[in-house]
Amino acid sequence: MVRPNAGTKGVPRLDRETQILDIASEQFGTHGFAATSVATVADKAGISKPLIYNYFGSKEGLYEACLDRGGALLADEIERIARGEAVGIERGMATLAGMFTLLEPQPYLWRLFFDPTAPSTGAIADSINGYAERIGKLADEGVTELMRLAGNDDPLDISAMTAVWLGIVDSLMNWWMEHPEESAEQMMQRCMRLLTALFGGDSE
Amino acid sequence: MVRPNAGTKGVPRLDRETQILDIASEQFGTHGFAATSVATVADKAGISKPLIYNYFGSKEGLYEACLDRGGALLADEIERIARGEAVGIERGMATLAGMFTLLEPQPYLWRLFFDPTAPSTGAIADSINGYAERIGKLADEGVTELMRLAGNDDPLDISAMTAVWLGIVDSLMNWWMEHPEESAEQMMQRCMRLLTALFGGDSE
DNA sequence: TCATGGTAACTTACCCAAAGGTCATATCAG
DNA sequence: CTGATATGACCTTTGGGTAAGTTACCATGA
Repeated sequence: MVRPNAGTKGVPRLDRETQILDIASEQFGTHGFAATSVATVADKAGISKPLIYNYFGSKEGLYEACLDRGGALLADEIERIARGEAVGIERGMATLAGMFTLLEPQPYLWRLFFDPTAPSTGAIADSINGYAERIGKLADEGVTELMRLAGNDDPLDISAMTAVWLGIVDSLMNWWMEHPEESAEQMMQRCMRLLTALFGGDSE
Repeated sequence: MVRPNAGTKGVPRLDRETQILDIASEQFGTHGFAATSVATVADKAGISKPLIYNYFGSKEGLYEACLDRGGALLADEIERIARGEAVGIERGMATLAGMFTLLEPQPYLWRLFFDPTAPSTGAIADSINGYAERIGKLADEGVTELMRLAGNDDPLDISAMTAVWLGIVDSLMNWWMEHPEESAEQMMQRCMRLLTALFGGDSE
């Protein structure tokens, strides 16, 4: 039997894995875990499905690999900003600026960690929770500080405010994905204008 | 052949449809369109799958029926508030209060219209867009007014701010779903406190 | 009063396509 | 010849959708 291309491409495993992860991250991030099929990822990479299973074991394994690569990136950046000296709203804006810069080439990465169609139990959930908690914890920290400055330390208030903050970031990322022509710099200036509109011009 | 229960329940169609819609709305709203199976809905209703197909035609038909019932409710309420005299932040808070009251028994209804796993083309998308636009248009209107008061009329700024506003409502609804013990009244007071924390205490 | 027949409510058992996952095998460099 | 890269063909499960039949009830007419 003739199999014209089997084994002939000779792409080193690491290169291939990187390529697959790039494509898979984009698919998962744009369409969600449930709506992404392994066959589609294979197609876009120009390879066959079994190769992906050979390298990543399962669809969940593939997703996990995407999470590990993207999560480290995100969490490291947010942690770096958290170590800065900004507090309150300023810290929020600094975090946003960092996110925009980091995610300029791939805003969909953010959605990997807030995908409602991802499995909510098992190894994947653990991995997601690991990063989401790492991100969420820093958000919580920032929000707690902001609320303390305002004299509010009700745990439920803080919890709700954190959810709102993450929701804001989420909707900005979604909006950005629908306006890909915007640069990170433009997004940041836009956010500053929105803030100004809300606070009436003296947000420093 | 013996079929012990066929046709014996004698529940009138309208009653049965209402019951099915209740269950389906909850499932769709909680788990999303993609992750909800018709068989599960049938199970929870204590009936068989074909009865649902008999009454609603297809999974999409069922979803559409949920949308029609819930959408009218939501859009009417938001429109009612829009006719009020509140503007700017106040209008936002009034809308929130209305949403909380309306959705007290079923916060998941909100998510029906912002479900990323729902089909993005076809009859369903039209129905979704109809209501989402009706809701979104009012949001846009309110935001436009708010921004105008602040001297900003950039269309993209307004578009982004609207997205953020809807994202805020969305995250509050999600938070509420995770804290079902909260009453609408409590949610509203919580939101007022969050607003106060942000604005430093003089937000009417 | 009681057969008759129409209709609404309801079910079992099945079909089929999509998608996750596997197996045996092919190519080729060293 | 071995091991890394790679594939076509297949298996299996899940879930949307359907065909065909069953039960209960009610209206009608003798």
